[in-house]
Amino acid sequence: MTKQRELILQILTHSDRHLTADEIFFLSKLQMPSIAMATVYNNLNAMTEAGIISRVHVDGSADCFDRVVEPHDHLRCDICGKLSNVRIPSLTAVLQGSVGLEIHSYDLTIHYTCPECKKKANA
Amino acid sequence: MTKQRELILQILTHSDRHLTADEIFFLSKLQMPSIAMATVYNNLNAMTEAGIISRVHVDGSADCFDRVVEPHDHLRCDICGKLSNVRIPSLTAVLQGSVGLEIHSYDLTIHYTCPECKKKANA
DNA sequence: ACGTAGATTTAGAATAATTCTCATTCCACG
DNA sequence: CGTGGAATGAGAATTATTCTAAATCTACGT
Repeated sequence: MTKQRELILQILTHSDRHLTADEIFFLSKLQMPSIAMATVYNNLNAMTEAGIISRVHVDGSADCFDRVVEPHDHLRCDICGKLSNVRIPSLTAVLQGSVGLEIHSYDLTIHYTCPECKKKANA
Repeated sequence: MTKQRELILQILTHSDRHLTADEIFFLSKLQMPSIAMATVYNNLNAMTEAGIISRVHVDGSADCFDRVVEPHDHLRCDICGKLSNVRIPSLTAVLQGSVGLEIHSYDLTIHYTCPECKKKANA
């Protein structure tokens, strides 16, 4: 566990949002000006591989990284683009049944309008 | 409907696989050597916008495009990377219930091992 | 502590996918 | 015909990410 990796992990842990590699790079640089983009990617990839964090693809912009606590799905607001986590219980079993073959995992992103945007739209 | 768009749509319609922009460009070029990459993207984006085709994100490689017939989900083989379509009926209702808020749509990719790869693995 | 091997970092170049720019061409309509 | 707006073509530009190679750090055995 290098200082760089520790810093990146800390940034992810303390963030309340999903961060892009670029944002993580910027935030790292504040505390460790010598850090390189390649290091950020190296560590993000290594930690993703190790299952400590997860990489989330976001349509129309850069991938985001997220501290993994447990398997979860994503909710994406179609208005403001904000991403949040949600847990849909026992979906694996449902999919398993539908597909018929043994499934390894799945990625699910649900598109909706978040409460804030809905409120604004109604106002 | 320009000749270019017609050609691109035809290529997508007649393909039995999901194609990347690059593959579509290559196939178009065979029949219309003057076609430009930008035209391929312009048309793919316009048709995606219009809902005639859909763009599918594939982890670790370029996006694919797919003629849309009806809403569907994706199965991705973790061994060979092949993508296929699958329909999971009434999933919208299930998700709707779990999330509690009105959902617009969802993207689902299920990871599994396809029958061919499974057979090879067992052999 | 000390040296060393191997992993990690840095900086910047390289690559891949996609978008942008803008001059040119095409097409439909008066 | 001629004209204007939309689409195309060529290539430059941008964005996200990975690669490269030299420098540096780290953990380990002594």
